[in-house]
Amino acid sequence: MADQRPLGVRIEDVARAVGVSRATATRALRGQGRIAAATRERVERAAAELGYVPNLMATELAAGGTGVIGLMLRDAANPVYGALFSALELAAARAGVELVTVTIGADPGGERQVQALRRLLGMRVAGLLVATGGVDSAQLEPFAAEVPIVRVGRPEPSAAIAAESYDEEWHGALLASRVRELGHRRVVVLGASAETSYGEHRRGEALVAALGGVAVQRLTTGPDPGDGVGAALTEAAAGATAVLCTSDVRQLAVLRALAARGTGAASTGWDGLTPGVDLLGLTTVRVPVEDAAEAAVSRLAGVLDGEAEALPAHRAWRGELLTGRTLSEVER
Amino acid sequence: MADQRPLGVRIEDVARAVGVSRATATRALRGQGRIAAATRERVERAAAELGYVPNLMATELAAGGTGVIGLMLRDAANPVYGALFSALELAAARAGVELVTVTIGADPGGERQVQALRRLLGMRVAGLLVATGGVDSAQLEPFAAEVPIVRVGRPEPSAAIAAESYDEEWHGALLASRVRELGHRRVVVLGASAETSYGEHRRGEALVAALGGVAVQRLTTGPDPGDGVGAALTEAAAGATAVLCTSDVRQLAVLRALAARGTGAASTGWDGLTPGVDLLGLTTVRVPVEDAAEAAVSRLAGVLDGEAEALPAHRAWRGELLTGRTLSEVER
DNA sequence: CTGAAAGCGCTTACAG
DNA sequence: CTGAAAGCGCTTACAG
Repeated sequence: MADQRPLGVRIEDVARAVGVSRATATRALRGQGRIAAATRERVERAAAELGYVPNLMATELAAGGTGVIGLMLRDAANPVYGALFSALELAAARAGVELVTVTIGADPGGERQVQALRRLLGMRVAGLLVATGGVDSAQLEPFAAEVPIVRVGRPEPSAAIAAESYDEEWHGALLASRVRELGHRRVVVLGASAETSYGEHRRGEALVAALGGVAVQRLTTGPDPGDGVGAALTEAAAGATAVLCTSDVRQLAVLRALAARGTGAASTGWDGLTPGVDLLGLTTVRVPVEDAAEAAVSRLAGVLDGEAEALPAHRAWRGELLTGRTLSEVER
Repeated sequence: MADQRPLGVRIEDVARAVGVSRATATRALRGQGRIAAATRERVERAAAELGYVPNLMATELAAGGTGVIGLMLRDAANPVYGALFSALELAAARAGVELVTVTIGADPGGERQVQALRRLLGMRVAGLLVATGGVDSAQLEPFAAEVPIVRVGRPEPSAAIAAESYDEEWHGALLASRVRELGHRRVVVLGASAETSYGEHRRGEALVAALGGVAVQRLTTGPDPGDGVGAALTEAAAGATAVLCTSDVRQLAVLRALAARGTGAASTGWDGLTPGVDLLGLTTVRVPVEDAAEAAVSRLAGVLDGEAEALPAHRAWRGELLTGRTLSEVER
């Protein structure tokens, strides 16, 4: 039977119930140090009976640190972050480490980002996973010497901070060659400005760089997926045969507008994580979230286990092209 | 300039740098109690210069509790949980409370669930949001007297625990009347068994109950969205005109199988949270995650602010029917 | 307005 | 194998 106020039970109460000291109760419960089997059993039973839940703040303060890894995440409603979150969680479970997550949604001022960072650092996490662009290198760097930090799923400009991201140059080349192969010679690249989303910006750059021989009209817009769709379609009406988007949600917005206007144009996306991507027939790149997540967690786990790290600071993972009907051959 | 090891800086260091006591430094930094403006400024400056990040474990231990709300979440890769997570995060930001999240993915043994629960309780969170069915009432109840607990997005059998969920009876009726209206007289309801997913099970029940006058073949299966799809289509081939699914991902699996076989059959889903739900033309129910999230957070915030609660323990929110081309009129 | 002291709940050498 | 004591870093009455 659990006590009426289980969270009020202290180790002292457990110890007293058994007639031992706090130190002994601690040893029994943590299974560390020499302890008589009989004593351990009695303590364990008492703890269970009293519904003892150790106060983690006290435990970790006394023990001098957490074994937990902190994760800073961005809006999970976005399938990209949802999938990444999930993959990180899975990787952490496999590696046997616990994850504590703090999310920051849309936050223009950046105020909440800093708050989240301080909360995690304040918890003295053993490692930090940063899966948002909202907090930049300069904010992270001062702590890099203290706690291992890995940026995941996004590029990291600073060499002082490790990163497991995606090989967007490769992905851009994948998409570009498909575009060219299908005969497109004039396209519009629809993406975000560097300030809005550095990740999307870089994708746009990669795409443009890989599109040699194709006339490119570049459109950079705000964060809303619908931004710039009108302008893109105007371009399409003026002769561009495809609208290349730097994220799947942007492509969905394009498809939506296309459907509304009853006009046709080819399009591509970037992510490949939307649940019905196959049914929607999206041509896109499936970004390797699982690889990046696994790599990031095991990198951190390695550091925590005290293994020497001989890894390059930044690694980029390669996904694959998904070919769907949204990008079809150009009619001549 | 930040120190080389900012996380090693204690309030004592800050206090010494300024030449005041720890108590004064605390007051200056927390802005509580009477303090000279000049002193406060000097302390604040020193803290910034030293890169002081308060040790939250010590802070909260000394202060006797957190102001943080804990969230237990299930796999965020599922758009349903991703959307709920995001809505909770938004609601928390609005209410000015911080959220700390612990996720449990697929966990057959339930071991990680318990661990996650203990971690959150061990952190002495001020309130607990439970957005997973993985931890049951019996596990929660012992703590309900100690910390306010709200289950969100899922039904809660125990009256001792508050819940903000969805009015699935209403949703079932919405779908059923649409099904009937379009002339379907023989359908299959494809969902999960009670053990696999209590939520989906309940949806199935609600649907069947609302389908009076329609011949229903009920298929309950495992957790994998693809489970039972084959059997459902066999039913369809045998004369059922629609496959009603208790989640959108299940419906996607049905659509996929249908496309693969080149056969046709109507279908419905349940969630309405998949990003391209409109483009996919899904007929489904858009579940009111935002309402439930908002209600759950403000209920907790209310308790934390010490407001008397005159709310019913369980509330259910109503979403709306999304009509798409996946459910069409029956040809005669 | 400020400081000395006690205490939050737990852990960990150090003796025994 | 077990206990007394010191300490983790911070806060909060209590005096002044």
